[in-house]
Amino acid sequence: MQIMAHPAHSHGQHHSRADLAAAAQARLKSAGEQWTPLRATVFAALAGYDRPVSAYDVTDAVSTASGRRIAANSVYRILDLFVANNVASRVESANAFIANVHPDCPHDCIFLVCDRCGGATHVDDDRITGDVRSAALAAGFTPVRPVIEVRGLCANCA
Amino acid sequence: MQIMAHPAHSHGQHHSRADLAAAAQARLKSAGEQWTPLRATVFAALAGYDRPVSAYDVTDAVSTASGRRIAANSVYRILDLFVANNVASRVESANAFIANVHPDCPHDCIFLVCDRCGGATHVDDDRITGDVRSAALAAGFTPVRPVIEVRGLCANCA
DNA sequence: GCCAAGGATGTAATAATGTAACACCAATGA
DNA sequence: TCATTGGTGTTACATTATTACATCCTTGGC
Repeated sequence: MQIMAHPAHSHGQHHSRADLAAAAQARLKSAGEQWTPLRATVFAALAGYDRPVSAYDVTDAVSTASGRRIAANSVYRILDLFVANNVASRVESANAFIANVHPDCPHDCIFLVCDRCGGATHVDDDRITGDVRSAALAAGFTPVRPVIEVRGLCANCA
Repeated sequence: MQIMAHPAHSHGQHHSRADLAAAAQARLKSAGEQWTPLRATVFAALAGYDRPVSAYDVTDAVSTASGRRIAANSVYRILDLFVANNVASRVESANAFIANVHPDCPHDCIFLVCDRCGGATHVDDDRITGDVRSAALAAGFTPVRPVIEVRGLCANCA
């Protein structure tokens, strides 16, 4: 159970907001993808939130930051790219996106999403995610992408 | 599409389509909710599919079955009621709904959803769902509603 | 029987989320 | 130079979901 038993996980660094973008950039580049100005702006907008946000929220933030109208469609393309490259995650139960705090190493994430404040807590527990993967593989699924989220009320909102 | 290690679980019956509606009706009634003609029609439409379907698919099916136009919002209301009463489940990663094969006993369900054919396999594994619940409770969340799904390719489509 | 209250549904409009098709432009490499 | 590729712009549209309010029907009290 990795709920911050250790200030620094064994599996990677948690980045400050300042260098999280650098880590994301490195991750994309090493995957052969470009780090364009628009992608940087989208990432900065996404990382500027501490909770999952809709693609349209990101679109508005990017439009403001850019000083011109960016179409939702362009933002979706980039968010999808981010998700595919482990630089962001999609929170399915909220139709929302959130920057990945450790783009460096691939993980099946567990998100605890508060129904009141909209905040999300990111949990890494490889035993649980491994069990879910195993159950799917045992049922003949392959490849598998676990979606593990919990809706409820966080400690602050309960 | 049920993967059943045991022909009959310890936790309840799997109903034939014929009496699944009866079980759903009993479940709603015992919760103090009504079983109206429209609700019966919505349930029949939903149970007529063996995979998660969108609220709009259900709306079309219900409209056809009724011989008149039923509005999406009426269907949403009823689907939400079904989900709240364990008679149907929402598959978050597909924005879709599916009838619950055992409305009799409450369960955190795991859905394996095929990206190709759209089919869903329903898995019950109380150890996994219990672990997910525990992780959320340990993080201070309460109450909790686990959302555990796996996207991938089913054995037929792989 | 009449009426009030609550639940269920109808109706209309609209919001929020997501995708498709195609044009344009810039960098790259033969 | 020119063709190709990847990225973005633009427009339009499709899909999913909600809100506000009207109507109707049942139920229970009088």
